[in-house]
Amino acid sequence: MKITAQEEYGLRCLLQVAKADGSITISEICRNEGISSANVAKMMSLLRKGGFVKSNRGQVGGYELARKPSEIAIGEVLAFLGGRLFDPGFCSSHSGIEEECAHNSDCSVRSVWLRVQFAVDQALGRISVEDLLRGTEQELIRLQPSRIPSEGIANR
Amino acid sequence: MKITAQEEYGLRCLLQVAKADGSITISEICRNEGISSANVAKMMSLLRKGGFVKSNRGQVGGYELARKPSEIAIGEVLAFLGGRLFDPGFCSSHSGIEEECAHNSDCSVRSVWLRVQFAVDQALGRISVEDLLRGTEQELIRLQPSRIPSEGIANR
DNA sequence: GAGAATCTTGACGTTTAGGTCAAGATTGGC
DNA sequence: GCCAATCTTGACCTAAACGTCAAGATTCTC
Repeated sequence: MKITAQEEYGLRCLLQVAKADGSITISEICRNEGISSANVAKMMSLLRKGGFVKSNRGQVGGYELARKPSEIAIGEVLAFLGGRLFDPGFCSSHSGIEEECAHNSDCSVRSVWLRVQFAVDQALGRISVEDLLRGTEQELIRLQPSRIPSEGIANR
Repeated sequence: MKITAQEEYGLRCLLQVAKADGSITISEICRNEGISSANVAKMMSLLRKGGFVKSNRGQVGGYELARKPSEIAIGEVLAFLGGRLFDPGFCSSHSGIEEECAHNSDCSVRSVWLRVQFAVDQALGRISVEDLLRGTEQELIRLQPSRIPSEGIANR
């Protein structure tokens, strides 16, 4: 399980747009994030196709959010940029050399993925772009619903 | 975020070993799981290097668990097969075209990854191979996992 | 209308994950 | 000792993710 580059850089570019006063250009995002402008361009093109930002061409062009920050869920953005962990086609794309997966009817591994997917959905479900705009990292980590401990596993 | 093939197939192979009465060969796992024998061989080699199974060569060879099923944490297996979602080198490997990530001191995106990592750890931390051996998928999904004796759980 | 600043697109090269293959090493049975 | 069954290893091929590039389209300013 890995976080993809598209998720990381895409989310960072989106936050740059959210932070911007008015609109922001590719080269400004490039400077602020230290990502090559070609790569920023690719991310922005994706984010536009996902309906998260609007673009304007021309000399005073740039990008702005397509919706209010409070109405953009981080979970939705990540699902668009990197797909879901356990998506509907997962089992059929892991059938090995057979037509269908050997465990179609009952699968203990699938139960693991379902639990993980549920946990991730819970963790991301209520966070919006607005939430990430306010507050420092430390404040965000303490944000409801889940607590993130500095070390080990917390018991509630 | 995607579940890697190595995680899926590796876990399935490990469960085959756990299910087996005594030891099991590559070709048996291949038949049971519908995975090519070359690929099973690769997975088993990995699992052996990870210390989860022991191998025996020769005419009556095969694989068996290296530890008791109750002492093998699924989270540990998955971390070995696919790495952690947010590992210690994550930020430095996503610094774009700069030496260091532009957000080293305070990063709202990092807070997202920490939350997700914590949620996954919570969901997996206490499930063992033994848990997956008993029970159907439906039962496992509802499972309140049994505790794994103090190993393989807490990572930073 | 010309030129500058910007976004847009598709093609391309590189790196990593995924999977196969063949040759080798080890062990048990005869 | 020889053969068969098994695991082991490194090389190799393919597919997907990642990143770059160049040419084009659009819009503003003058």
